[in-house]
Amino acid sequence: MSEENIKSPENRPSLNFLQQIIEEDLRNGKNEKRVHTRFPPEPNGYLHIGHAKSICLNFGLAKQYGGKTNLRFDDTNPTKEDVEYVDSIKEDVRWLGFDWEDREFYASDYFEKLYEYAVKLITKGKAYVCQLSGEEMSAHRGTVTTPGKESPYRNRSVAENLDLFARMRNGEFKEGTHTLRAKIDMASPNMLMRDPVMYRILKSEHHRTGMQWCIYPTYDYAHGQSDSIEGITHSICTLEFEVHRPLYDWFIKELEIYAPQQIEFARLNLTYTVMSKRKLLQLVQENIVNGWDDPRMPTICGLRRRGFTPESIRNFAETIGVAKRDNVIDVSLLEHCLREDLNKRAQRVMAVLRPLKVVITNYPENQVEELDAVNNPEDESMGKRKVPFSKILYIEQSDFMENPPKKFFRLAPGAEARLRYAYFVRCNEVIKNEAGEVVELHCTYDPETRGGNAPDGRKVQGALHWVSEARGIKAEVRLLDRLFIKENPEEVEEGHDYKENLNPASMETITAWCEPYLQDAQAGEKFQFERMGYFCVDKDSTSTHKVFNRTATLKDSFAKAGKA
RNA sequence: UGUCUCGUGGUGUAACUGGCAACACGUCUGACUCUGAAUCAGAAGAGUCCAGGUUCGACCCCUGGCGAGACAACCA
Repeated sequence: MSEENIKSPENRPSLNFLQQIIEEDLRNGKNEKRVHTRFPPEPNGYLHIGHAKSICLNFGLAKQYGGKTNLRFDDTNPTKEDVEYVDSIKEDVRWLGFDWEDREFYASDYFEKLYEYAVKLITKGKAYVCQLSGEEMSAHRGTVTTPGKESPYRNRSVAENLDLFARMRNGEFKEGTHTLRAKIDMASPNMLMRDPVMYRILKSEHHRTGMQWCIYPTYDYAHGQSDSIEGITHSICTLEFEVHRPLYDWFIKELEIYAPQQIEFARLNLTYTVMSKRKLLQLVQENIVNGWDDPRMPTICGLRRRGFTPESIRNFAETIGVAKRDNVIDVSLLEHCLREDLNKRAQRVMAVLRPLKVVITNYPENQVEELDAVNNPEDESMGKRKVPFSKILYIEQSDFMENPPKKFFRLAPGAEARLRYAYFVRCNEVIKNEAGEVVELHCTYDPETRGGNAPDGRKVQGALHWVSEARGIKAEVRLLDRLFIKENPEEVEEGHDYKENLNPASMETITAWCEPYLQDAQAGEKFQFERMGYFCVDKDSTSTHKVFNRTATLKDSFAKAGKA
């Protein structure tokens, strides 16, 4: 971000509310002036662009103020978690460019400590073992407008609670029969304070602790204490945890341990996509997309496969800012960040997506010549490459019009246009099939214009990309588009489903002609197909069959103007 | 009829903590151009949810409305 653009008198960038809180804390000498954050995913799914915002926030804030960031897996529910997810999460965070060094932690690392804390609360008379069933407990909880009723087990003696809790741990009881609950206030206007469950019995294997435990702490009980144990100063989370904060603070206070501060921010929403884990999972399970890393998915791995760069995503996170109000960011901003990055770095190349055959009638039959093409006009150091030119070549179907409108700078009957880096060509004849569709153009080239300029100073407006049939290669290209047709896919009428808003054309697969340079492109490599957009080599590619994903189109003010 | 949080151009985010609203994206012009891209120059677009109040002065403070979101898993 260019500081010099900021016009404030002090030339000082404005701070978001998180930075303001941190700076205030730093001024007041809170936490020995430390800043220590954490990114705490539950390993039960893949990370998405919304997590990227949180990751950038947590690591970014710590970095800005000379602090550290922990990666902590919030693995308190063994029934939903798996190592597959912890691996993917680590890969994604690393790919985004962040380093948690040796601070890879797990809530499960603290199970013993958490148990001790629980015993302490029981001893203080602040927790009790409850034998209400799920339905009963729910009934006792009351509603949002009416107070709850106390559990009949609420006033057991400390000794009895201690005994029962130990027996819960020993596996003497069945799942669902006993819970450990915090004794707070069944009449609290905050539902979360109505004696929340701290431990439940779950006889399933944990991906790290195996069968060592059969009681597991809930999020509310584990999270704050984990933060405390790790010495987290600012525990940043999304808005839906706002109502949890009093409970977070309550545990810390009753336990008399180090108190981190929970601060909530508004989660990211993007137009034309869904972000909830549940819906994303559904898209995968119902084969609406081809896995978590389908390039149409808003997951980090999906974006990566689509061709997004970590830099573009980090810059996006920076650009959108943070606040506490609900927001919906336009995907076009994400795309803008992508283009901004790739424009500077991507190798240019020519590829014809919808080929129209062109025969240069006055060009020698078997001749192939090599022409110089610039690899990246934004970066001279990237040099030049040779592009083969021959008698038969392909141009984009949309670069020819039989009856062109006034300002059509491309090819038309009798018109002259430039083939980029090659020659001026004039269209003399239009060949059609029985259906009357244009299938081939016969053109003549002007040998004097080699390289793309006319010695007589003659001008042509545009430059068309092209690929020569000789030496050109065919490749599969996946034209990716937004997954949904509605800005807000979740906005549906009664009885309807967000899946009805799926974009049927979110992926079109075509065969394109590419210049031979692309022959050796490796999976993950990114290119700009001149005039067409940014494309990335997909992992489905083989040495003989290249597959490209369209990451984003280029801006097209001609198309926008409504052309013909 | 509960509690908490939020409400600034189309979309986001700011406004030095009270001094008549800025930046980015998007949109629209024009220049340049061998990518109708990029780049460059410029324009339009909000008077800050509403109504009162305090004040010389309010997007910032107070009161009352209205609207939006979150909360009633032994999920996180």
